Amino acid sequence: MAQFSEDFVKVAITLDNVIFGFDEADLKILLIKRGAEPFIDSWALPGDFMYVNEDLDAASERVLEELTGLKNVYLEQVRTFGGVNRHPFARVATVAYFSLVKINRFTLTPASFAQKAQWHSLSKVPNLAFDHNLILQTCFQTLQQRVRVRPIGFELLPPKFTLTELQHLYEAILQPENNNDKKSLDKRNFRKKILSMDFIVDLNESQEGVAHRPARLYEFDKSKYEKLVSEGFNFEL
Amino acid sequence: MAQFSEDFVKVAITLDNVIFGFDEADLKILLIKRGAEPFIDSWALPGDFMYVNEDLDAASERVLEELTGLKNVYLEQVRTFGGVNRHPFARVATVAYFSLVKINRFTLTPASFAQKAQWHSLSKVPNLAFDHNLILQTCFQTLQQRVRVRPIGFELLPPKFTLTELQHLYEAILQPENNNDKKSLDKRNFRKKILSMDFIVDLNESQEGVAHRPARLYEFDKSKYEKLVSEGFNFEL
DNA sequence: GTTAAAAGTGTCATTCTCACACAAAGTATT
DNA sequence: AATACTTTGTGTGAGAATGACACTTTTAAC
Repeated sequence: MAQFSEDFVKVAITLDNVIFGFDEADLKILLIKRGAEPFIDSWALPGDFMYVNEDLDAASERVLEELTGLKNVYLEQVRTFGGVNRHPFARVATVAYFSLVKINRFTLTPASFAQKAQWHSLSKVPNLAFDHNLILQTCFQTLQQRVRVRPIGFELLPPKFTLTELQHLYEAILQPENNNDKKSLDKRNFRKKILSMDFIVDLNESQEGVAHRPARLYEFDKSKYEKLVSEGFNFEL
Repeated sequence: MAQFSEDFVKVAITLDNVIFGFDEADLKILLIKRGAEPFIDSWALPGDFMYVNEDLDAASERVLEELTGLKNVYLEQVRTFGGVNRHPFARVATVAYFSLVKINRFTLTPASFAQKAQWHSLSKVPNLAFDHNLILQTCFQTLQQRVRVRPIGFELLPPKFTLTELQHLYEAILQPENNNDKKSLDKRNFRKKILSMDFIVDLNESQEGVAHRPARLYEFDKSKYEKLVSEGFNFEL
């Protein structure tokens, strides 16, 4: 084992952020078009080098804010990719995060990003720079696991949502390859389960401007949820 | 976003390894006594700097092999700790892994480690160097989650084991603070569940040298498990 | 007022979960 | 050889959770 001295290697650390959004039954991620070598003009996950005086998590928040203007967003570290040749110019390890944003709550006008940024449906992601397709796949699998066991789906929806929207969200995350013949979740059973959770509260309001029977609106009550957790409750599906 | 050039920071990357072993109803981890500053003479997680031409995972395997002589051990990356001041001398990010070893299958005679290495009961871990107590806690929580959902407990047991040993293992992992008044797992229900899994096979052999009714021995059949997984089976608890 | 579109609602059979106590098999002791 | 000791091994029943399944209601559009 190396002693602490100068005989170890220093490498660059970047972080890459898989930013998920949900838009009308479609799960999407935010990609940027690279403006520099290597992989210039390729699509890539938004990311950056970590600064000297910056925590890893803070760096990830910074990238997200520069790109979307959003703060206080759900953000979770997934895994570090440290293959020797994953960057063609130098040894660069990258820490992957995923984040969940409310896609309609902001517009992309990032002064700090010259590059194009664009939402891509998860089912139509192009070849990405570096090992970013692998990183994306890993992050998506982590999201699929998390969403069943933590109430984080709400981060992708507007504060007031309908149960149908919520169900479509879960279907998009859990069975992305649903080719209209595979079975999705059962509407009645899904609603039964969701409504049995006291922290999803009926707002006694209805949708407006839809050309059919308007749905009731609900919201996620985080403090009720946390109270239940402290009493031993465990979210599932 | 920084362009690729020399204006980003290079930092040192280490990895730390929480090595779990199971010994007579007691879950343990392997710690080393540091032989160098900082934190000289403190207990710490075994770890090392990553080499230039080495994948991150390979570095973790190397540390494990240098310390225990073991190869092909269960090893899983957990999370990267990148706080600014976690190392007093320089900016060092560390990638945490945990591994599961069969504690009685080897003895600690690591030529390459001058430092003392010693097993410590999880319930009696001292103050550790750096942020290693936090890393340990994070890795243990990850183990608790994984063990319920992947059949990795067997990595901690000898190839042939009794159902009672297996139950004690799960109790040690899932309810470490069991102060002989809290309830543990129900023996009959536990056995029913385990034996309903076809990949845990009865060897038609018995324990020898015990001063009471000898228990039947079982083994974990990995290929049967993988076949079931490919047919859609999902391990749980 | 008729149509179109999505919202909303209950039951039953099956499976899973969880609590619970005693006989059987072996070794050690006399 | 009998007895004590220790740990293994086994079944049932009540209650809860799961999963399949189809029709009526509400609203806007025409």
